Amino acid sequence: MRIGELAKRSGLAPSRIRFYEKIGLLKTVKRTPNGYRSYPPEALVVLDLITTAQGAGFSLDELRTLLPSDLNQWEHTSLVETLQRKVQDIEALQEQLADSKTKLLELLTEIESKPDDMDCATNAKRVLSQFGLGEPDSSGPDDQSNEGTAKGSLA
Amino acid sequence: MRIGELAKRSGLAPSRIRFYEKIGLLKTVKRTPNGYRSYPPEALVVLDLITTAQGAGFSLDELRTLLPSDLNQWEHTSLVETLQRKVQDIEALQEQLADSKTKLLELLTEIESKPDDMDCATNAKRVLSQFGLGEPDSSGPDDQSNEGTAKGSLA
DNA sequence: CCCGGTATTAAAGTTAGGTTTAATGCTGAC
DNA sequence: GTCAGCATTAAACCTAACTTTAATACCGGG
Repeated sequence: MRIGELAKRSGLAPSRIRFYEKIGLLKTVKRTPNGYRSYPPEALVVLDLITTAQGAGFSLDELRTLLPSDLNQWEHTSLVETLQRKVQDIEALQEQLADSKTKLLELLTEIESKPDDMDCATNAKRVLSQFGLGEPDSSGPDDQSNEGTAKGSLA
Repeated sequence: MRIGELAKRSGLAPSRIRFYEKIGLLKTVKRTPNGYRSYPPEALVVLDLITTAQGAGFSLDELRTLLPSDLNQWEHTSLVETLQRKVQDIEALQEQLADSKTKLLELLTEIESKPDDMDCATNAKRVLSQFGLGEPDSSGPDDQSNEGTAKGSLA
């Protein structure tokens, strides 16, 4: 199968398939005498696997170290460990999302419960004073650069 | 307050604070005669608000259109609408995360239930055939480039 | 007067995950 | 033999959210 067909069948752009090959994620690529890429039908499964796993939160980097390039060569234990770690990651994100949601909902009720006779400015102060302050946290040692980096980007 | 102190008190790097100003997110900045930035104590609240909101899934772009630069000038209705939309976004992500987690857990039990007398290759095939295939989906019209773009990056 | 610490700026670099472009080549149908 | 359509490559570009770098300025103490 050439790249055009693989692209159509997998739903991915050819550029994306070439890109995956370039970063070492696809190693099952042969060449025809004229230089065209030639894929076995397996490639379709691999691409599906990649996009599905990506949707489940795996980075391409993780996938590269995870996929043994021969689908029949998985290493049982490390694979299982990785999957379990990923489940834990997901659980952490679920907690974080739940927290965010709670905060937003609190904020909403707080805003909407504004007495009709209160002006916006005062209400704003009331709402803000309830919002921003969780843990004071700022009296610890001074690591100001490397603190908030491991965020899940939710937008 | 100068930028160094604001940085220490907010826990953000000075470069980040300058960056926020550059992209129009911080407008409450005056200058001392020598050119140094000078912040009112309010700035601390704004920065806390920004990082918290960011953690809740707001992009800086959204925040820029949301923050009226004078904290006492919020527009009630549009603010409430935005917050509600964001709650919906979070709920969608929660669903997606739950799905991913279910899939991973299914995959794990599937892998671990491998009969001890089955070789890895066969097991791999058994597992894969259960995994990758959800909806066939590929027979529709040909929009192969712009389909899967609205992902929450969970890694 | 000089030094260390803090400040300023513009511009370039970073990471992830690709897409776009430009120049070029092969292939099959007419 | 020529033209459309699919293929190739390297390199440049893209977004988000910052950081790093380089060159320069100011400020207080000894």
